[in-house]
Amino acid sequence: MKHLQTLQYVDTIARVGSIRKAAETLFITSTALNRRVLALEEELGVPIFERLPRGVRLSAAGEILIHHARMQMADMERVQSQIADLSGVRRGHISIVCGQALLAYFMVDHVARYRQQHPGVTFSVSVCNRADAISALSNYDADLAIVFEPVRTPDFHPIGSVPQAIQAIMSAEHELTKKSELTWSDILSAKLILPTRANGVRHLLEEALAKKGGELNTVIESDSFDFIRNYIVSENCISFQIPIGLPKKSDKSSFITRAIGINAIPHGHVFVGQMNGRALPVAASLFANELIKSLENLDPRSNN
Amino acid sequence: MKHLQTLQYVDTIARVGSIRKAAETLFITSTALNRRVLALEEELGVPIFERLPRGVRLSAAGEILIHHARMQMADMERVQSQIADLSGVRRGHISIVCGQALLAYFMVDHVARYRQQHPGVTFSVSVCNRADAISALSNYDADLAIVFEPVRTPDFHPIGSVPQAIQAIMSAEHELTKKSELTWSDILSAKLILPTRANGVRHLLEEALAKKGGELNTVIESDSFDFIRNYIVSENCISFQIPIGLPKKSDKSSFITRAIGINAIPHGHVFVGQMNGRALPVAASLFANELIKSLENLDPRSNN
DNA sequence: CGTAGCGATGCAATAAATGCATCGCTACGT
DNA sequence: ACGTAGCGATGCATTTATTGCATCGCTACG
Repeated sequence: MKHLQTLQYVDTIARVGSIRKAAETLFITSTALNRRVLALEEELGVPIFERLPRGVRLSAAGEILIHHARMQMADMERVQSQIADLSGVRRGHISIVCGQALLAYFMVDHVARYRQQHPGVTFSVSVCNRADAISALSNYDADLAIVFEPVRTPDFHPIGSVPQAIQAIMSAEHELTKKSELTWSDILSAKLILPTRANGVRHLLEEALAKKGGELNTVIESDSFDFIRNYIVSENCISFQIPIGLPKKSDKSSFITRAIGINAIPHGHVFVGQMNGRALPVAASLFANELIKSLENLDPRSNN
Repeated sequence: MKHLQTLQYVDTIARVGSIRKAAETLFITSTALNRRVLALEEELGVPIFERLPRGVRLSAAGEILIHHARMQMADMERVQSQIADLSGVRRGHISIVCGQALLAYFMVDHVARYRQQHPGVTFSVSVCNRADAISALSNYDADLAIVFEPVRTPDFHPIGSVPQAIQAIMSAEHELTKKSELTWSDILSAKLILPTRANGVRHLLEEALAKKGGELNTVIESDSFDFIRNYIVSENCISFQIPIGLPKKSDKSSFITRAIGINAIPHGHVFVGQMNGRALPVAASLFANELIKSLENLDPRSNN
């Protein structure tokens, strides 16, 4: 949209921190971009950016403006999507951030299903931790966030959730496979490979630790579930994952899952959420509804 | 603001219903304005206006757009006011709609007092009935509405209120001045001059009538309280008003007020409200706070 | 102490918006 | 029934705004 171009420019400058660099990514000359900034500052009567030797940084006024600008741009997208919806076509773009566990199977399924019904809708799906997911919503970088045990902030507005019990995963040779359900002392006694602290599963585990005491025998920490999954067949240790993040029964070849007693580690929840107070574009809103409906029908014990 | 000019233009066209007429009020040629519309429609891919033989009317897409446009413009005003507030100066414009009763003394006082503290803030104060007040909020024509017994809609967000007992007013010669408090049968027996049905006082009176029965002896109906106030000295009839709408004790020369039994007519409430979900400019927000503080300190019986 | 990277600015080139005159259309009044 | 007034659309010339180039002054970095 033409009339938002300047705001778009300002947004880019704020993100990259320099007018010249921003000009490159926007495919215009730095002169033109600089002049836009100066004109806007003239209009507002105050500088939007502080000039630093190596670039620019938002001033206090700029912070206020940029928040408005991002809101305006997101709202215009919503307007365009609503207008497009009037003419029957469902078009638009949905930007999603979600935790690693949710991305691999759950999001793949749902995005594919939605795209089958609405080929005009494009997606961007990014993986990130719980804290970054919320800030992506606040910056209007993402329309929806799907996370396990989200950070509680006023900016995050949950619109659907499903409880998820943490499960232990291990190789078929591990001695704990003999038990059908693991206790807290089983966990304490085992060698563990855990996701990093930004992860929701890890968070729940740390909470249980604080409450129940003991010491975790954490031999490896990794932010890649792929690494974890492949590693447990190489060394005799166990890790944890939520059911929604595990492949379906049929292809579960390389490792074994075991339930964990509800007394050992409490259930967590997967949340679908958006930024508080924001009106989503038509496509994103519909997609969110379908996600939630799917979550509601999801029995946590059905895909163990 | 430059980048909102086209939206401002579209808003004006939508209001006056014709590109040429709008062009006159905007002091530009119809050509330029027409071209803006065409360019915007080109961008959106759909017509914003339906072309009629005598002008234009918003299309369905236009309705969506205009709502967005008004929101954007109001929000930009808020941003500007917040930015101005950063440099210490309190500037801006506050647009208020309120009922006739509230305008004459209450609003005069408060606007004057606020302007004394903040000379940089300008006001527009319009009188209108309760229903129009709410729609003015919805259209972003007004920042605040102060009304007696407002219409209940989701768009109206009350942010403060004070109970107000309806009082009877009459000339000093009226026989009901002998009583210190009027009953329902006193009211039924008297000749009445009433405000029109759009008025909140009248609304409360009609409610009481529906509940208690009887027949009002309405000899004159007028939407002007000036007319009513002057008329009651000419013919021997009574009317009604809320305390907040009456002059202070000292200058109350031409007519007499009498309380009405709480059993006869229940108390109503004066509300200060804004549009639901909208962020007000700094000045408007502060003014609203002062209004509310003043309402809270207002004892309904103190200025009888 | 030179150099590289930054934002600001004068001046010319380019692109965009505007204004005028005019077209075709429809409803309204006579 | 028909002229007319009012409307939006459009081609063309003009004015205005935007952009690009070259260059300045500045500061941190090596």
